[in-house]
Amino acid sequence: MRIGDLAEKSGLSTDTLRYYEKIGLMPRPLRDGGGRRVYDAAILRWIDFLDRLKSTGMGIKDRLHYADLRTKGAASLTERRELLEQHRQKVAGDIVRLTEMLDVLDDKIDLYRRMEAGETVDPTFESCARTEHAAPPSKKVPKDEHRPGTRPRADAET
Amino acid sequence: MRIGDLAEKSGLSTDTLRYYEKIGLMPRPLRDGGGRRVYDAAILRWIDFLDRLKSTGMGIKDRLHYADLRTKGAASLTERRELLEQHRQKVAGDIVRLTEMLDVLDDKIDLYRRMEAGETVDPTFESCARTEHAAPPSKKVPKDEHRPGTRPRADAET
DNA sequence: GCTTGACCTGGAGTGCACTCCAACTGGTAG
DNA sequence: CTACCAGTTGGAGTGCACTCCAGGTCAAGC
Repeated sequence: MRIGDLAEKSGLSTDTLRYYEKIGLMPRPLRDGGGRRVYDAAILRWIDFLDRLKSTGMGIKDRLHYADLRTKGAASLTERRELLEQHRQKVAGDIVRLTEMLDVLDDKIDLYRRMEAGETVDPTFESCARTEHAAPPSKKVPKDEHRPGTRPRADAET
Repeated sequence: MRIGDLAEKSGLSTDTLRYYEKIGLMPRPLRDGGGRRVYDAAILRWIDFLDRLKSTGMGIKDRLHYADLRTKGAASLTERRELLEQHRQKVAGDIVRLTEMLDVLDDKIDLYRRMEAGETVDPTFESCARTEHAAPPSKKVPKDEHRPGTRPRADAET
């Protein structure tokens, strides 16, 4: 398999494949008589895993570190496992954050929908306008200090 | 509240706050006699929401677009809602991807743990070494073509 | 033999999102 | 009065992760 085929199969560009090789994310492939890269299909599994690491927020440095450990073989098993465990924690945390955001968005979308329907939305003061030239609104609402642990409700200000 | 206080309360640096203002993510604040920025505490809610959008993967362009709509007031409600709904879909998709990755990682961590314990792990051929100078291994395993819908098992190659 | 197209290399350029810096000013404490 | 500190500006620099390009080589088809 040459670089063009691999690009097609992996979804990466030839430039990106060469770049990954240059920085050490991918092992240097064999070359044919003309000096062209020849790839084993097995590399696709590696590219796929790298891609998953990337798309779940692992930066290039850690991917490089992992790639480097991989070349060291069985001796690096523990270190690789630890790296993956760290990433696992990060991913788990991200899922929590995203799930919270889903709630925030749903609240806000709902609020907007109600406002679009002309419903009066309160007690949050509706102030989407810039405060720049406006006189500071004399707040009637005594400043909502919400109890700890309570997520602030969606507000129209944002 | 001056920029230093806001930096402390928001967790952003003064440089970042000024940068956000420059690109239009944050409204231009009032100034005191000496030309220094004076912020209303309400801005914290906006910064917090911006931060959430960012940390859930919304790029600066979309955040800018949203910020711009916000300055337009009630007229932009529908557009804002649509933008948030788009982001909601993205976030929901991300959660799915991350959750899948959690499984992949758990499988792999488990595999590594078993390998560390000296367990023979098969049928995946253990080839962490670079193939560069090695003769292509004569594969005994007939190439695992897994059924569609079946997630490939964790492999020792990566 | 010649053209075409895929490939090669090294290096420059891009976009995002800050981050840092120099040179200056304005308010306050000792 | 002076030192200090927080703030001001415009602009340069950084790190990531590619992406593009010029100028060249090589193998295969007509």
